[in-house]
Amino acid sequence: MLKLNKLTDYAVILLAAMEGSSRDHLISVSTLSEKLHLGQATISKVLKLLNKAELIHSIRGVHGGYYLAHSLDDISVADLIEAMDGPLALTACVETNEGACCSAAGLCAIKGGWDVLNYEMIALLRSFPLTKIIHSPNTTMRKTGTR
Amino acid sequence: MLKLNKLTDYAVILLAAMEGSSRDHLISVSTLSEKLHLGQATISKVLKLLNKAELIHSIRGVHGGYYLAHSLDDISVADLIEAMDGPLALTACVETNEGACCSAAGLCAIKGGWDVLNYEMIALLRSFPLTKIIHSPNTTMRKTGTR
DNA sequence: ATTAAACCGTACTATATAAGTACTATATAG
DNA sequence: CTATATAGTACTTATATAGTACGGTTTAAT
Repeated sequence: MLKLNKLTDYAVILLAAMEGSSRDHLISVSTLSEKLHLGQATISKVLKLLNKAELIHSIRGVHGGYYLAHSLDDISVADLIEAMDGPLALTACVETNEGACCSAAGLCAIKGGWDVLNYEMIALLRSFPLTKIIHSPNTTMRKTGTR
Repeated sequence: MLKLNKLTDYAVILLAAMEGSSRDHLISVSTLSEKLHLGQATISKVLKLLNKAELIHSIRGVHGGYYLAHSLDDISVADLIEAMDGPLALTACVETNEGACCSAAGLCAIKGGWDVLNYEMIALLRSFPLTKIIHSPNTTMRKTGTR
């Protein structure tokens, strides 16, 4: 619980691997698959979602591929999770916003309370750019040779 | 994703219903079941977990029951989630702390980055007492007759 | 001692979600 | 026209959750 799903995890890795891409420097699924040793089908699935959310763009056809739509500094963890999983909501109540959400008689008045926490969580995730995850101090992407 | 599981949701409702209980004023599963219209087996499951985490205490025997071990003001959302779901960890990497956690070659260096976000999330959840959810301004527990 | 009420622990089943895969369609360069 | 790439959908499998059931233990009252 409160765990990110695996695809979201992959998404970060893929976006990191796409750093430096542009309309003139496309990256294809097969290239990413070779680089990262992940299945092409899985990568496709993730990129399609990222594309739909417009975090990346695609160009079809024989020399097609994907490229980043924004700098990784301009993409927040919230953006990413929403792209992969839909709206952020801690409880079903918060999500549906319906009156009679849980069967516990009358007590669903608690709903309002989750909203506050949910809001603060989202704020935190929105303030967290992907670069902060990818280029974190103790990470430095094997440039240091730690590998 | 990032969604609380249903049992955690129930736990909040149950703890709220247990407010005012003490060693001298025990509440039994059957009482809670009548009050909240939830199955006894389900309630039992939740209370057993809360008991194991020492958020509530139990007294066995014929006039036994449960009572709150702490004021709801002293229990944080983090405490609750940990009681119901185990340690808080956004990714499997953060959780296991193993080197070779994800199969993506070398890139698991990203792990370190999640740690930072994970830490801030936990801090937020720890700073959030249950009372803030249960007695939130727009909640007031049907005392207003909104029902 | 017996009985009944209550918690304890575990295990099982059904369902829902997630992960991974496969297949068909569409677009484009050469 | 063909090869290569993304797009979309659908299917299968695996895992996690939710709910339930059952046998055991503790304690108060008779």
